[in-house]
Amino acid sequence: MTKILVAEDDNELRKNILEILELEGFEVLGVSSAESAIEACEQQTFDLALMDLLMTGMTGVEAISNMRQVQPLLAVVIITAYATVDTAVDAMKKGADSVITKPFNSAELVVTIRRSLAEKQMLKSASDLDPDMVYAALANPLRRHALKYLGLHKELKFMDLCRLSGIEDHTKFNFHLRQLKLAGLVTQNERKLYILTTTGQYVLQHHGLSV
Amino acid sequence: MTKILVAEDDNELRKNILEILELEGFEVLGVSSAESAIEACEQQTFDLALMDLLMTGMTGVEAISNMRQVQPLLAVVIITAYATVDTAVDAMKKGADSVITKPFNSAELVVTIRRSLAEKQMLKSASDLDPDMVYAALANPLRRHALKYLGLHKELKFMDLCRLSGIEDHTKFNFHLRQLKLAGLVTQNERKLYILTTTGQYVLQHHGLSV
DNA sequence: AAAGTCTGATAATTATTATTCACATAATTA
DNA sequence: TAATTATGTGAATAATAATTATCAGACTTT
Repeated sequence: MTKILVAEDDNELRKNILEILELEGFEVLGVSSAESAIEACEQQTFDLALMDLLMTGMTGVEAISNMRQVQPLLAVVIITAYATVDTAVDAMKKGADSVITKPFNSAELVVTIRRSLAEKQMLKSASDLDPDMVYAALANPLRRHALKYLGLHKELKFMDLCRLSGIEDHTKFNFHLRQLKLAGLVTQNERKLYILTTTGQYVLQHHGLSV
Repeated sequence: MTKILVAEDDNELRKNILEILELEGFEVLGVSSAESAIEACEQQTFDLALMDLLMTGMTGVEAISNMRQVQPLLAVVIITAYATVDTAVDAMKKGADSVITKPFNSAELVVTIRRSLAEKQMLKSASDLDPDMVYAALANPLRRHALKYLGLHKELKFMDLCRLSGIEDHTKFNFHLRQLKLAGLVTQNERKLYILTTTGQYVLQHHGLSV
């Protein structure tokens, strides 16, 4: 069951939001400050936090890093009444997954939340994997190279990828490719061509350490 | 010298922007479409790309992933006339580092650019390190644990960190801590307490694979 | 059939990790 | 104060895991 934390200091609005989300079938918890939101995250896990930007005390954006420290995969949606492009950009820079402006109707709210959850899901599926294997797979420059070229060319034949990676011995390369497959970063399509998995694409994008 | 790529299909505006940036001491190249921006990135490296959102053909935001594929560390600033919170949020989700709205004055432009460059610099210093060592260091769950706890507690004594990581044998832990030090993720402060390096903090935040 | 492509299995080599020992210093206790 | 215990660090070695090199077989393509 999807759990949502709602931090909003306007009691009326918070009540409204909680009702809407409950009707949608979410499990919800309402708090009235960023500080108590952080506390709540330390007690239990949530899938998403809906945070008002301006509350007495800490802002919703300021709380993000604290909450993420204990729950790295938490999705965060910021609600704000005084939304400008600048505040939105700032919220995103600080780690928000989306920003929604007041006033909003229930449909907007639900759509935004569902979309953020879906986007986070990709990331979650990435971390379902054994992180040991993923990091071990990435620890080798040959494999990072191969991963990069697969990102560039979408699909590649064994030998083409081997040559691109600058390895003359294809059996040696075969070993590394297998490591990538075992780590769940690479797979083969129906035509036996090598492609990145969703996780592979994610890792390539986000772990942007150069090769 | 800092190199900036400007993609803007309004010739007048592009000329203006190029002048402003040249006066600021940047090396600049102007193009009039997202497609030619991608092409330019394949030819030479830039520190930052200033992209108009709406141009004939591809949008500035659509070009981001293409440009990043060849230049992972490229900073991207999106310029847009019809800026709403939604378009800004969308641009950020797709990888923009900042969004600036038309009309803007030269001071705004320069400030935004310099800030984006500075933020990217952190990331660059992280990738100055030997990626092999960083990934190898992260390949071990004990070390990821230690890294996480250092992130939570800021600074820790050897034995405290050892115990937190759940290792009874401190000489064994010593080995792993040394690996983290060698990888440049951890260091000791003047009081000999263990702390994260800037890179360590960066890695902890961005490589959010769970422990 | 010949040449190239693709894959897996195995031993040899190398790197990583665990264990053990040694030693220095700080903090406690007798 | 001297002895004792906990802390902190380094290094040598043994155990384990990862990588490479080599071989062998199957499958395509020409």
